[in-house]
This record gives sequence, structure tokens and C-alpha cells, in this order.
Amino acid sequence: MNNRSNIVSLSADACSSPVVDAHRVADVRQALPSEQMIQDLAQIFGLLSDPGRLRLISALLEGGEMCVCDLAAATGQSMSAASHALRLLRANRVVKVRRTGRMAYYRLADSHVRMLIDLTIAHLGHDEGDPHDD
Amino acid sequence: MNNRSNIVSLSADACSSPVVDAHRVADVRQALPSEQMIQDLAQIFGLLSDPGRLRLISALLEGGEMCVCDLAAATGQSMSAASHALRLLRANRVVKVRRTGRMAYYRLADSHVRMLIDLTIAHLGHDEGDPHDD
DNA sequence: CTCACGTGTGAATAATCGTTCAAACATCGT
DNA sequence: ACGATGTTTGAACGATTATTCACACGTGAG
Repeated sequence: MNNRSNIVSLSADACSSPVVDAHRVADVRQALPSEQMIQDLAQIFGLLSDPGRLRLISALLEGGEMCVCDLAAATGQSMSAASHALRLLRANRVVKVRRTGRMAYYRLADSHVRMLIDLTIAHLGHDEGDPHDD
Repeated sequence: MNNRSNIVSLSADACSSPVVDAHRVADVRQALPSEQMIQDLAQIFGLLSDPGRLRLISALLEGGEMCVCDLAAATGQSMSAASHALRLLRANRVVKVRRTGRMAYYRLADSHVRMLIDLTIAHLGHDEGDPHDD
């Protein structure tokens, strides 16, 4: 993980990682989400961090249930790319699939994703300009 | 973008991208968020898709306002890595910085991030097992 | 059966991203 | 002024990821 992963001594020793408020550091440290939770969160957010997948989800949000080729056409990507993306979303329970014959109809698994996107759009709406540095 | 980015003819021609329900495709297509919105959403979610940044945000959620070295210690990463991550978060208005002397104290810019994380944790809570494929 | 079609998959390429190291910068103490 | 300290930065490397191509699978039509 890193060169010094355990708690530093309470009196700030200054070698590779000086600490100003050791008490707060220890406090915050044990209040952090578990490693498993962090990984799961990162994975979900990672799924939503790709424009192609985001378009796919938006399409399902609007269309309700669609087959792969229609999703590909609606989101402007190749069927192969759409299938790869849907596979990822499927593996993480974001979408569900219903197969009839040679068709595969995808739909969203639950409504949490819609809330996530709506909340983020709200976040973008009120204080987003261009990125800046200071 | 791709080899065929405009709308297909309304009667499903079958060449590189067959369409089953052309009407719905056109309908969904024009209801999609703008390209700019998609990019912004992807960027925000991308920021939250890294365990290090997620720990940083969680620490600030708990600690309120902390300096870089304490954040590094609390989240178990080097000060350099923490600084790089904070720079990214800062550029996207997720955190704000207050500088006094040689110290830099970071805090969250708003509470949207907390809602995002809480909502996602709720999502993870009710239907998350291991990923699967079918 | 044979062919066309919608979909799924694997491998290879390119692009992106995170981490680390080394150094620079600004500030404080002596 | 000098050195120590907290922070920032740039470049290089390794790892992860997206995209494409080609082909395989199963299904329905003739």
C-alpha cells in the first residue's frame, strides 16, 4: 500500500509524514468507510464515468427497455461497443437483460441511478464553470 | 465519432446497424442529455471513481477541514499523491482550499458530494452481491 | 439444412490514469 | 541569511481502460 500504513505516534515525529493534529488524524482514520466500501463506491462511480455508458443509461432512462442494436443506434456507438458496455453494466447490476429469441432487451435494474444522475446534474447546475486551479 | 453517426432511415435498413424500432430510437436520441452535460457528468463521476480521492473526500466529510499532511496520513497515501488528488478535486470545485502561512487547509466545497456518496451507499446496500455475468 | 441476423466474446491496439521520484517554491524559526 | 518544513509540480513509469476488429454462438426464416 504505502511505506507507512499504520498510525503515527501521537507526538508529531517529522520524517516522511509529519502530522499536525494527530488526534484528529486518528479520529478521521477510524471513521473512514471500510476498504470494501471504498472499492465498491469507486467501482460504481467508475461505471458512470464513461460517456458511452452514460448515454446508454440515459437512453434506458428515457426508452425504458431497448434491444442492443437500437441502443447502439440511439447512443451513437457500434453494436460491439454497446455490447461491451452493457456487459459491464450488467455485471454490476446496473441493468438487467431479458432475452427473447435472438434479441436481448436491456432495462435499468433500479432507480438509484436516475437519482444519482439527477443529483449530479443539480450539482453541475449551480456552481459549475470551467475548471480552475487556485 | 463512429462510422454512421446520423439517424438511420425510418424503415429499418440492414447494413452496419439494423434498427428494430426506429421511431423510439429517434425519440430517445433527441431526449438524451447534451454532449456537454454528458462530458461533465462523466468527469464528476470519474473524480469519484478513485479509492484515494474517495478516502480524501470521506476524510473531509468527517474532519471538516484538514491540512495536506494530515489528510495524507489519514487516508494512507503520500503527501505528493494527496496533493495531486486534491489538485484535481480543487480544479473541479469539489474541494476548496484556505492557505495560511505554509499550510493549506482543504474542505469540501458543498454538500452534494455527501449526498452522492450516501445515495450510492444505499444503492450498494440493498442489492449488491458479487458481480455476475448473465 | 443453410443462410442471414442479432448478439456476445477475445485479442490487440491505443489512450488514459495513478503513482512515484526528484526537485522547486514559499514560509517560518533561529 | 540559512536551513527546515509544508506544499506543489513535472516527468517517467506502470497499470488500467476503452475501442476496434474479427470471429463464434444461438435463433429464426426460407
